[in-house]
Amino acid sequence: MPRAGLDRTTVTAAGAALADEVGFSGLSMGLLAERLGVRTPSLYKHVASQADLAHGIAVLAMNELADTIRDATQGRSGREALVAGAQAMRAWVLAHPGRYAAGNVAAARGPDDPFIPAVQRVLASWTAMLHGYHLDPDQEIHALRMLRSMLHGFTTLEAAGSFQIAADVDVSFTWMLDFIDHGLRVHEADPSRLAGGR
Amino acid sequence: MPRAGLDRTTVTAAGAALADEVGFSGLSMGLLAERLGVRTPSLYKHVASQADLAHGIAVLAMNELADTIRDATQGRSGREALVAGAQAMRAWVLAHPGRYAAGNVAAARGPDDPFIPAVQRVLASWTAMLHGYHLDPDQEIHALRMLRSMLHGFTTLEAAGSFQIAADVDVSFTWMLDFIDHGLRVHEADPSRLAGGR
DNA sequence: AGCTTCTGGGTAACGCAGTTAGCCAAGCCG
DNA sequence: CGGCTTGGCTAACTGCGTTACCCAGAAGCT
Repeated sequence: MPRAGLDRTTVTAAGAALADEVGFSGLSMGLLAERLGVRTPSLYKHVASQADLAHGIAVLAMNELADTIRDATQGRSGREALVAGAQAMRAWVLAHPGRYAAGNVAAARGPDDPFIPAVQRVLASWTAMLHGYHLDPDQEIHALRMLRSMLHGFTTLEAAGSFQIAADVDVSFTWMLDFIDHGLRVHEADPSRLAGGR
Repeated sequence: MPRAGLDRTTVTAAGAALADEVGFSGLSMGLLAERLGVRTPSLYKHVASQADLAHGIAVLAMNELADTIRDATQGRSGREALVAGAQAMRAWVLAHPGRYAAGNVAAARGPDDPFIPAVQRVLASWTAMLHGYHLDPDQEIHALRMLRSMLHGFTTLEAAGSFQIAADVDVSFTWMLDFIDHGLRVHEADPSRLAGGR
């Protein structure tokens, strides 16, 4: 009987694909083994546990997401970069809901965890995009958190099928991006407006 | 041996409390039984399965959240209602992360599912709040989805401990609310601005 | 009060998923 | 060719959700 020739990378990639199909909570060692044409215990030659597998998927997911956003925003700035990056992220999450979920439940397991630079890459892409709006440096972190919250919330809700009303979700998403773009441009024009308004 | 005197309501409430303590994914029938001073199989006299328990917690959670938002926005309008409602929701989610998670993974299991009116109540509270901004009726659904995405995303990320940078999360949250308030007031003043901007 | 019925406990046991231990063949390398 | 490492395998254990079935106590009827 020939060997399947698996290693950590292939197992993790197959796990990510399977999670996208059956949902992150539906991912099981038995199902993954079957998918790879191998018996369940054999997987433990490549990953330490199911939690370890999930962590590997999370790292893979965050790096893929970072690549996706970087590629989309490359060569653009301001509103164009915002829309391109946000739409690219949204499309990626909808195409890969299982691995995105893995990335959300994951937590760093030490200072050398590759999960840390992976999420840093995502945040760095958004930060670079925000630079195009020339915000007050003190406010950039708040804008970043807002953007992250909104994109994470929207894509998560959409992937879960939580937008029930008949109104077009595409329109809502671009409306939201327009809203953000206009607001950020106000800050660009007059950085003290918000602080003074309080 | 005296009876514990449980029923579906008490079991569900205890399950929600336990989920808040150990996390929704850490909730187990055995742990809940122990907490209630009863053997595991006895729980099945009150809930049909663990999935049924989770669903009950989800309904409880959405109703509690709806009450929380309604109470906070009561008697206020515009910016005051927005801030009060959002802060109330945020505080509630941080205090009850387990049951909020239950509410997020839940799905309606039929047209008579009490989960449906529960989430409707939440959405209705936000819709009522948005009415204070006198938006174009066609745009209200987009504003609602944006608000929901943002609040869901922010509170979820915060509860998961995903905001790492030292900057104060409270400040970020109020900054975000200010941002939304200003943007919504622009729409109030000139409802066609966004549509024309595209 | 005594009898019945229903409700809410209990124990025993099953099945499945994750996991570990230990065996053995395939492939590589001297 | 012979030994070592790698990556499969089977067998078996554990823990959890779940079911089947039994029994006591509370409530209600006569």
